[in-house]
Amino acid sequence: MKDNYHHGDLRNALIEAGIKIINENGEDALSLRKVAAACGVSHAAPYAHFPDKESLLSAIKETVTNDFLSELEKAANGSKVKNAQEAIMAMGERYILFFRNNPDYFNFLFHKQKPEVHTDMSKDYPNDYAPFLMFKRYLNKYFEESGIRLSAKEKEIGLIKTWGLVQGLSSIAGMENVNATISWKVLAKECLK
Amino acid sequence: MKDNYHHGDLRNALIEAGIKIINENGEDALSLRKVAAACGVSHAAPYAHFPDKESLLSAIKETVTNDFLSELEKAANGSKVKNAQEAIMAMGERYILFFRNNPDYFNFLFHKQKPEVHTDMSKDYPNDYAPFLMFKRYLNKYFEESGIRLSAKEKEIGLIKTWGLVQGLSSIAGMENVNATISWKVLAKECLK
DNA sequence: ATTCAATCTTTACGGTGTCAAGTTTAAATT
DNA sequence: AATTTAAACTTGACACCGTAAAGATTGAAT
Repeated sequence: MKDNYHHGDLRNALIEAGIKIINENGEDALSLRKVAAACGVSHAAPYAHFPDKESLLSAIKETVTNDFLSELEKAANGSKVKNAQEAIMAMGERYILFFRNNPDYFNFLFHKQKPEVHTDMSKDYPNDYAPFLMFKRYLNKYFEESGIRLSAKEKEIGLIKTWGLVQGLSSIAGMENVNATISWKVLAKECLK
Repeated sequence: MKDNYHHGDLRNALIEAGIKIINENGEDALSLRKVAAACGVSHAAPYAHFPDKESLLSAIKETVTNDFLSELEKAANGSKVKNAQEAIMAMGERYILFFRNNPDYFNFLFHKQKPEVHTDMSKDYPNDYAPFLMFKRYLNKYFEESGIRLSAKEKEIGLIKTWGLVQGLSSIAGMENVNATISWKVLAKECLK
Protein backbone atom coordinates (compact mmCIF):
# COMPACT_ATOMS: atom_id res chain seq x y z
CA MET A 1 0.00 0.00 0.00
CA LYS A 2 2.54 2.54 -1.14
CA ASP A 3 0.39 5.63 -1.39
CA ASN A 4 3.41 7.83 -1.91
CA TYR A 5 3.20 7.34 -5.61
CA HIS A 6 1.34 10.08 -7.43
CA HIS A 7 1.39 12.68 -4.74
CA GLY A 8 -1.05 14.82 -6.66
CA ASP A 9 0.71 18.13 -6.82
CA LEU A 10 4.30 17.43 -5.86
CA ARG A 11 5.69 20.17 -8.07
CA ASN A 12 3.92 22.93 -6.18
CA ALA A 13 4.44 21.20 -2.86
CA LEU A 14 8.20 21.26 -3.49
CA ILE A 15 8.09 24.95 -4.29
CA GLU A 16 6.10 25.75 -1.16
CA ALA A 17 8.34 23.63 1.02
CA GLY A 18 11.36 25.32 -0.51
CA ILE A 19 10.03 28.79 0.25
CA LYS A 20 9.30 27.76 3.82
CA ILE A 21 12.81 26.45 4.37
CA ILE A 22 14.36 29.58 2.90
CA ASN A 23 12.22 31.81 5.08
CA GLU A 24 12.93 29.85 8.23
CA ASN A 25 16.59 28.93 7.86
CA GLY A 26 17.96 30.82 4.88
CA GLU A 27 18.89 29.79 1.38
CA ASP A 28 21.93 27.82 2.47
CA ALA A 29 19.73 25.46 4.46
CA LEU A 30 17.84 24.46 1.34
CA SER A 31 18.80 21.13 -0.16
CA LEU A 32 16.91 19.01 -2.62
CA ARG A 33 16.90 16.18 -0.13
CA LYS A 34 15.39 18.26 2.64
CA VAL A 35 12.72 19.66 0.35
CA ALA A 36 11.86 16.14 -0.74
CA ALA A 37 11.74 14.95 2.87
CA ALA A 38 9.49 17.86 3.81
CA CYS A 39 7.05 16.61 1.18
CA GLY A 40 7.28 13.05 2.48
CA VAL A 41 8.90 11.81 -0.66
CA SER A 42 12.18 10.13 -1.55
CA HIS A 43 15.26 12.21 -2.24
CA ALA A 44 15.22 11.62 -5.99
CA ALA A 45 11.54 12.33 -6.49
CA PRO A 46 12.06 16.02 -7.38
CA TYR A 47 13.83 14.91 -10.54
CA ALA A 48 10.48 13.98 -12.02
CA HIS A 49 9.59 17.69 -11.96
CA PHE A 50 12.86 19.58 -12.11
CA PRO A 51 15.97 18.66 -14.09
CA ASP A 52 18.24 19.95 -11.34
CA LYS A 53 18.38 21.96 -8.14
CA GLU A 54 18.90 25.23 -9.97
CA SER A 55 15.66 24.66 -11.80
CA LEU A 56 13.71 24.28 -8.57
CA LEU A 57 15.30 27.46 -7.27
CA SER A 58 14.23 29.25 -10.44
CA ALA A 59 10.66 28.10 -9.93
CA ILE A 60 10.78 29.37 -6.35
CA LYS A 61 12.14 32.70 -7.54
CA GLU A 62 9.31 32.93 -10.01
CA THR A 63 6.60 32.59 -7.38
CA VAL A 64 8.38 35.00 -5.02
CA THR A 65 8.66 37.50 -7.86
CA ASN A 66 4.97 37.12 -8.60
CA ASP A 67 4.08 37.91 -5.01
CA PHE A 68 6.39 40.89 -5.19
CA LEU A 69 4.82 42.09 -8.42
CA SER A 70 1.30 41.97 -7.02
CA GLU A 71 2.44 44.14 -4.12
CA LEU A 72 3.77 46.68 -6.57
CA GLU A 73 0.53 46.65 -8.50
CA LYS A 74 -1.41 47.23 -5.32
CA ALA A 75 0.80 50.23 -4.59
CA ALA A 76 0.43 51.68 -8.07
CA ASN A 77 -3.35 51.30 -7.93
CA GLY A 78 -3.70 52.78 -4.46
CA SER A 79 -6.59 55.09 -3.84
CA LYS A 80 -4.36 58.10 -3.20
CA VAL A 81 -2.53 57.71 -6.48
CA LYS A 82 -3.77 60.29 -9.00
CA ASN A 83 -1.28 60.06 -11.86
CA ALA A 84 1.73 58.20 -13.23
CA GLN A 85 4.20 60.27 -11.23
CA GLU A 86 2.54 59.35 -7.95
CA ALA A 87 2.26 55.74 -9.06
CA ILE A 88 5.99 55.62 -9.58
CA MET A 89 6.63 57.18 -6.20
CA ALA A 90 4.36 54.66 -4.49
CA MET A 91 5.78 51.70 -6.37
CA GLY A 92 9.31 52.71 -5.53
CA GLU A 93 8.55 52.96 -1.86
CA ARG A 94 6.83 49.60 -1.79
CA TYR A 95 9.69 48.11 -3.82
CA ILE A 96 12.30 49.20 -1.30
CA LEU A 97 10.14 48.22 1.67
CA PHE A 98 9.71 44.75 0.25
CA PHE A 99 13.45 44.16 0.46
CA ARG A 100 13.72 45.89 3.80
CA ASN A 101 11.18 43.44 5.19
CA ASN A 102 12.79 40.48 3.44
CA PRO A 103 16.50 41.30 3.24
CA ASP A 104 17.48 37.79 2.21
CA TYR A 105 15.27 37.93 -0.86
CA PHE A 106 17.49 40.44 -2.59
CA ASN A 107 20.45 38.12 -2.81
CA PHE A 108 18.28 35.09 -3.33
CA LEU A 109 16.58 36.65 -6.33
CA PHE A 110 19.63 38.15 -7.98
CA HIS A 111 22.85 36.54 -6.89
CA LYS A 112 23.01 33.81 -9.51
CA GLN A 113 21.13 35.28 -12.42
CA LYS A 114 21.04 38.95 -13.23
CA PRO A 115 17.57 40.15 -14.25
CA GLU A 116 17.17 40.83 -17.96
CA VAL A 117 16.49 44.47 -18.71
CA HIS A 118 16.42 46.65 -21.82
CA THR A 119 16.59 50.36 -21.18
CA ASP A 120 15.49 51.28 -24.70
CA MET A 121 12.27 53.14 -23.92
CA SER A 122 10.77 52.94 -27.42
CA LYS A 123 10.27 49.19 -27.38
CA ASP A 124 8.70 46.68 -25.03
CA TYR A 125 10.68 43.56 -24.20
CA PRO A 126 8.09 41.28 -22.59
CA ASN A 127 10.74 38.92 -21.23
CA ASP A 128 12.38 41.66 -19.21
CA TYR A 129 12.34 41.44 -15.43
CA ALA A 130 8.70 42.16 -14.66
CA PRO A 131 9.12 44.80 -11.92
CA PHE A 132 11.48 46.64 -14.23
CA LEU A 133 8.94 46.45 -17.03
CA MET A 134 6.35 47.95 -14.72
CA PHE A 135 8.56 50.93 -14.01
CA LYS A 136 9.30 51.35 -17.68
CA ARG A 137 5.62 51.47 -18.59
CA TYR A 138 4.67 53.92 -15.86
CA LEU A 139 7.61 56.10 -16.76
CA ASN A 140 6.50 56.22 -20.39
CA LYS A 141 3.05 57.15 -19.16
CA TYR A 142 4.57 59.85 -16.98
CA PHE A 143 6.47 61.29 -19.93
CA GLU A 144 3.22 61.48 -21.87
CA GLU A 145 1.27 63.04 -19.04
CA SER A 146 3.92 65.59 -18.17
CA GLY A 147 4.02 66.89 -21.72
CA ILE A 148 7.77 67.52 -21.63
CA ARG A 149 9.42 66.67 -24.92
CA LEU A 150 12.44 64.41 -24.42
CA SER A 151 14.83 62.71 -26.81
CA ALA A 152 15.11 58.92 -26.84
CA LYS A 153 18.43 59.16 -25.05
CA GLU A 154 17.05 61.46 -22.37
CA LYS A 155 14.17 59.09 -21.74
CA GLU A 156 16.57 56.18 -21.42
CA ILE A 157 18.65 58.03 -18.88
CA GLY A 158 15.48 58.86 -16.99
CA LEU A 159 14.66 55.17 -16.80
CA ILE A 160 18.11 54.16 -15.62
CA LYS A 161 17.95 56.85 -12.99
CA THR A 162 14.57 55.95 -11.52
CA TRP A 163 14.63 52.18 -11.72
CA GLY A 164 18.35 51.98 -11.04
CA LEU A 165 17.76 54.07 -7.97
CA VAL A 166 14.98 51.83 -6.71
CA GLN A 167 16.71 48.56 -7.43
CA GLY A 168 19.97 49.97 -6.15
CA LEU A 169 18.60 51.31 -2.90
CA SER A 170 16.84 48.00 -2.37
CA SER A 171 20.23 46.36 -2.14
CA ILE A 172 21.05 48.39 0.95
CA ALA A 173 17.53 48.46 2.35
CA GLY A 174 18.16 45.46 4.58
CA MET A 175 21.13 47.00 6.36
CA GLU A 176 20.90 48.10 9.97
CA ASN A 177 20.47 51.80 10.53
CA VAL A 178 19.96 52.55 6.87
CA ASN A 179 16.70 54.20 5.94
CA ALA A 180 16.72 53.66 2.21
CA THR A 181 13.21 54.97 1.65
CA ILE A 182 14.36 58.43 2.73
CA SER A 183 16.82 58.48 -0.13
CA TRP A 184 14.15 57.31 -2.47
CA LYS A 185 11.64 59.95 -1.51
CA VAL A 186 14.16 62.76 -1.78
CA LEU A 187 15.94 61.60 -4.90
CA ALA A 188 12.90 60.39 -6.79
CA LYS A 189 11.42 63.88 -6.74
CA GLU A 190 14.62 65.12 -8.34
CA CYS A 191 14.45 62.33 -10.90
CA LEU A 192 10.88 63.15 -11.86
CA LYS A 193 11.35 66.87 -12.05
CA MET B 1 61.06 12.97 2.74
CA LYS B 2 57.75 14.71 3.21
CA ASP B 3 58.59 18.29 2.50
CA ASN B 4 54.95 19.26 2.56
CA TYR B 5 55.11 19.96 6.23
CA HIS B 6 55.62 23.61 7.02
CA HIS B 7 54.71 25.10 3.74
CA GLY B 8 55.98 28.48 4.84
CA ASP B 9 53.05 30.74 4.10
CA LEU B 10 50.11 28.45 3.58
CA ARG B 11 47.60 30.92 4.96
CA ASN B 12 48.29 33.47 2.26
CA ALA B 13 48.72 30.80 -0.38
CA LEU B 14 45.21 29.55 0.39
CA ILE B 15 43.81 33.06 0.06
CA GLU B 16 45.57 33.64 -3.26
CA ALA B 17 44.48 30.27 -4.62
CA GLY B 18 40.93 31.01 -3.52
CA ILE B 19 40.87 34.35 -5.32
CA LYS B 20 42.22 32.71 -8.46
CA ILE B 21 39.54 30.02 -8.43
CA ILE B 22 36.79 32.57 -7.87
CA ASN B 23 38.04 34.74 -10.71
CA GLU B 24 38.39 31.84 -13.09
CA ASN B 25 35.38 29.70 -12.31
CA GLY B 26 33.15 31.66 -9.95
CA GLU B 27 32.43 31.40 -6.27
CA ASP B 28 30.48 28.18 -6.60
CA ALA B 29 33.57 26.42 -7.89
CA LEU B 30 35.47 27.18 -4.72
CA SER B 31 35.77 24.32 -2.28
CA LEU B 32 38.15 23.92 0.61
CA ARG B 33 39.47 20.74 -0.93
CA LYS B 34 40.22 22.36 -4.27
CA VAL B 35 41.95 25.29 -2.61
CA ALA B 36 44.02 22.86 -0.58
CA ALA B 37 44.88 20.84 -3.68
CA ALA B 38 45.88 24.00 -5.54
CA CYS B 39 48.41 24.61 -2.78
CA GLY B 40 49.67 21.05 -2.97
CA VAL B 41 48.44 20.24 0.48
CA SER B 42 46.04 17.71 1.98
CA HIS B 43 42.34 18.42 2.20
CA ALA B 44 42.31 19.09 5.94
CA ALA B 45 45.39 21.31 6.02
CA PRO B 46 43.39 24.57 5.82
CA TYR B 47 41.98 23.83 9.25
CA ALA B 48 45.32 24.74 10.77
CA HIS B 49 44.69 28.31 9.59
CA PHE B 50 40.93 28.73 9.32
CA PRO B 51 38.28 27.29 11.64
CA ASP B 52 35.91 26.71 8.72
CA LYS B 53 35.24 27.51 5.09
CA GLU B 54 33.34 30.67 5.90
CA SER B 55 36.40 31.98 7.66
CA LEU B 56 38.58 31.48 4.60
CA LEU B 57 35.98 33.26 2.50
CA SER B 58 36.04 36.16 4.96
CA ALA B 59 39.79 36.42 4.63
CA ILE B 60 39.47 36.44 0.85
CA LYS B 61 36.83 39.16 1.07
CA GLU B 62 39.16 41.18 3.22
CA THR B 63 41.97 41.19 0.68
CA VAL B 64 39.57 41.93 -2.18
CA THR B 65 38.14 44.82 -0.19
CA ASN B 66 41.62 46.15 0.44
CA ASP B 67 42.38 46.16 -3.29
CA PHE B 68 39.07 47.92 -3.84
CA LEU B 69 39.86 50.51 -1.19
CA SER B 70 43.21 51.37 -2.67
CA GLU B 71 41.51 51.99 -6.02
CA LEU B 72 39.14 54.40 -4.32
CA GLU B 73 42.01 56.19 -2.65
CA LYS B 74 43.77 56.55 -5.98
CA ALA B 75 40.61 58.10 -7.41
CA ALA B 76 40.17 60.51 -4.51
CA ASN B 77 43.80 61.60 -4.75
CA GLY B 78 43.73 62.06 -8.54
CA SER B 79 45.55 65.07 -9.94
CA LYS B 80 42.36 66.62 -11.29
CA VAL B 81 40.64 66.51 -7.92
CA LYS B 82 40.61 69.94 -6.33
CA ASN B 83 38.22 69.61 -3.41
CA ALA B 84 36.09 67.18 -1.38
CA GLN B 85 33.15 67.43 -3.73
CA GLU B 86 35.24 66.37 -6.70
CA ALA B 87 36.83 63.63 -4.64
CA ILE B 88 33.42 62.21 -3.89
CA MET B 89 32.42 62.37 -7.54
CA ALA B 90 35.62 60.57 -8.58
CA MET B 91 35.35 57.96 -5.84
CA GLY B 92 31.77 57.21 -6.74
CA GLU B 93 32.59 56.70 -10.37
CA ARG B 94 35.48 54.39 -9.56
CA TYR B 95 33.31 52.57 -7.04
CA ILE B 96 30.66 51.77 -9.61
CA LEU B 97 33.20 50.93 -12.29
CA PHE B 98 34.87 48.45 -9.97
CA PHE B 99 31.69 46.42 -9.79
CA ARG B 100 30.96 46.88 -13.47
CA ASN B 101 34.34 45.35 -14.25
CA ASN B 102 33.93 42.62 -11.64
CA PRO B 103 30.19 41.95 -11.49
CA ASP B 104 30.60 38.78 -9.44
CA TYR B 105 32.37 40.62 -6.67
CA PHE B 106 29.25 42.45 -5.59
CA ASN B 107 27.42 39.33 -4.57
CA PHE B 108 30.56 37.67 -3.32
CA LEU B 109 31.31 40.55 -0.99
CA PHE B 110 27.83 41.14 0.34
CA HIS B 111 25.59 38.14 -0.04
CA LYS B 112 26.34 36.48 3.27
CA GLN B 113 27.30 39.31 5.51
CA LYS B 114 25.89 42.80 5.23
CA PRO B 115 28.53 45.50 5.67
CA GLU B 116 28.40 47.29 8.99
CA VAL B 117 27.54 50.98 8.65
CA HIS B 118 26.58 53.79 10.99
CA THR B 119 25.01 56.78 9.31
CA ASP B 120 25.42 59.02 12.35
CA MET B 121 27.71 61.70 10.90
CA SER B 122 28.92 63.09 14.22
CA LYS B 123 30.87 60.01 15.23
CA ASP B 124 33.44 57.75 13.61
CA TYR B 125 32.89 54.02 13.82
CA PRO B 126 36.27 52.59 12.79
CA ASN B 127 34.85 49.10 12.31
CA ASP B 128 32.40 50.26 9.70
CA TYR B 129 32.75 49.01 6.14
CA ALA B 130 35.86 50.85 4.99
CA PRO B 131 34.63 52.19 1.64
CA PHE B 132 31.59 53.54 3.44
CA LEU B 133 33.84 55.18 6.04
CA MET B 134 35.77 56.84 3.26
CA PHE B 135 32.62 58.37 1.85
CA LYS B 136 31.54 59.49 5.26
CA ARG B 137 34.81 61.30 5.91
CA TYR B 138 34.90 63.02 2.53
CA LEU B 139 31.30 64.05 2.93
CA ASN B 140 32.03 65.62 6.30
CA LYS B 141 34.91 67.42 4.66
CA TYR B 142 32.60 68.57 1.90
CA PHE B 143 30.10 69.94 4.39
CA GLU B 144 32.89 71.93 6.02
CA GLU B 145 34.24 73.24 2.74
CA SER B 146 30.85 74.17 1.34
CA GLY B 147 30.02 76.30 4.36
CA ILE B 148 26.34 75.36 4.30
CA ARG B 149 24.95 74.91 7.80
CA LEU B 150 23.11 71.62 8.13
CA SER B 151 21.41 69.88 11.02
CA ALA B 152 22.64 66.48 12.18
CA LYS B 153 19.63 64.86 10.58
CA GLU B 154 20.16 66.63 7.28
CA LYS B 155 23.77 65.52 7.20
CA GLU B 156 22.73 61.94 7.87
CA ILE B 157 20.25 62.02 5.03
CA GLY B 158 22.97 63.45 2.82
CA LEU B 159 25.18 60.50 3.65
CA ILE B 160 22.48 57.92 3.00
CA LYS B 161 21.75 59.60 -0.30
CA THR B 162 25.29 59.70 -1.63
CA TRP B 163 26.70 56.45 -0.35
CA GLY B 164 23.41 54.62 -0.75
CA LEU B 165 23.33 55.80 -4.31
CA VAL B 166 26.83 54.57 -5.03
CA GLN B 167 26.48 51.23 -3.31
CA GLY B 168 23.02 50.82 -4.75
CA LEU B 169 23.94 51.61 -8.32
CA SER B 170 26.89 49.26 -7.99
CA SER B 171 24.44 46.43 -7.54
CA ILE B 172 23.05 46.99 -11.01
CA ALA B 173 26.34 48.04 -12.59
CA GLY B 174 27.08 44.55 -13.84
CA MET B 175 23.85 44.19 -15.80
CA GLU B 176 23.84 44.23 -19.56
CA ASN B 177 22.81 47.48 -21.20
CA VAL B 178 22.76 49.37 -17.92
CA ASN B 179 25.05 52.35 -17.71
CA ALA B 180 25.03 52.95 -13.98
CA THR B 181 27.71 55.62 -14.03
CA ILE B 182 25.38 57.89 -15.99
CA SER B 183 22.91 57.77 -13.12
CA TRP B 184 25.70 58.46 -10.69
CA LYS B 185 27.04 61.49 -12.51
CA VAL B 186 23.60 63.04 -12.91
CA LEU B 187 22.23 62.22 -9.49
CA ALA B 188 25.38 62.90 -7.52
CA LYS B 189 25.37 66.50 -8.65
CA GLU B 190 21.86 66.79 -7.29
CA CYS B 191 22.94 65.14 -4.05
CA LEU B 192 25.83 67.54 -3.60
CA LYS B 193 23.93 70.66 -4.45
C1' DA C 1 -7.19 -6.40 -20.70
C1' DT C 2 -3.10 -4.51 -22.12
C1' DT C 3 0.09 -0.95 -22.91
C1' DC C 4 2.29 3.06 -21.73
C1' DA C 5 4.19 7.09 -19.92
C1' DA C 6 4.51 9.57 -15.78
C1' DT C 7 5.72 9.36 -11.09
C1' DC C 8 8.13 7.74 -7.40
C1' DT C 9 11.74 4.38 -4.91
C1' DT C 10 16.12 2.27 -4.35
C1' DT C 11 20.77 1.99 -4.90
C1' DA C 12 25.05 3.89 -6.08
C1' DC C 13 28.79 7.31 -7.08
C1' DG C 14 31.85 11.16 -6.49
C1' DG C 15 32.30 15.48 -4.18
C1' DT C 16 31.83 18.33 0.02
C1' DG C 17 32.78 20.33 4.99
C1' DT C 18 34.37 18.83 9.19
C1' DC C 19 36.29 16.11 12.92
C1' DA C 20 39.59 12.96 15.41
C1' DA C 21 43.84 10.80 15.70
C1' DG C 22 48.36 10.31 14.24
C1' DT C 23 52.85 12.24 12.03
C1' DT C 24 56.33 15.56 11.08
C1' DT C 25 58.91 19.49 11.99
C1' DA C 26 61.03 23.81 13.69
C1' DA C 27 61.82 26.17 17.61
C1' DA C 28 61.92 26.54 22.71
C1' DT C 29 63.59 24.53 26.91
C1' DT C 30 66.57 22.07 29.58
C1' DA D 1 73.38 18.91 22.51
C1' DA D 2 69.33 16.34 23.90
C1' DT D 3 64.66 16.70 24.90
C1' DT D 4 60.17 18.71 24.98
C1' DT D 5 56.49 21.09 22.96
C1' DA D 6 53.25 23.15 20.06
C1' DA D 7 52.16 24.24 15.46
C1' DA D 8 51.57 22.49 10.84
C1' DC D 9 50.42 18.92 8.26
C1' DT D 10 48.42 13.84 6.81
C1' DT D 11 45.24 10.12 6.99
C1' DG D 12 40.96 8.19 7.59
C1' DA D 13 36.25 8.53 8.69
C1' DC D 14 31.52 10.48 8.77
C1' DA D 15 27.25 12.53 7.30
C1' DC D 16 25.38 15.17 3.81
C1' DC D 17 24.92 16.71 -0.81
C1' DG D 18 23.48 16.64 -6.11
C1' DT D 19 22.76 13.53 -9.56
C1' DA D 20 22.33 9.36 -12.43
C1' DA D 21 20.56 4.60 -13.45
C1' DA D 22 17.44 0.98 -12.91
C1' DG D 23 13.38 -0.76 -11.08
C1' DA D 24 8.51 -0.42 -8.99
C1' DT D 25 3.93 1.60 -9.00
C1' DT D 26 0.18 3.83 -10.84
C1' DG D 27 -3.75 6.19 -13.52
C1' DA D 28 -5.02 6.83 -18.00
C1' DA D 29 -4.95 5.65 -22.98
C1' DT D 30 -5.41 2.01 -26.17
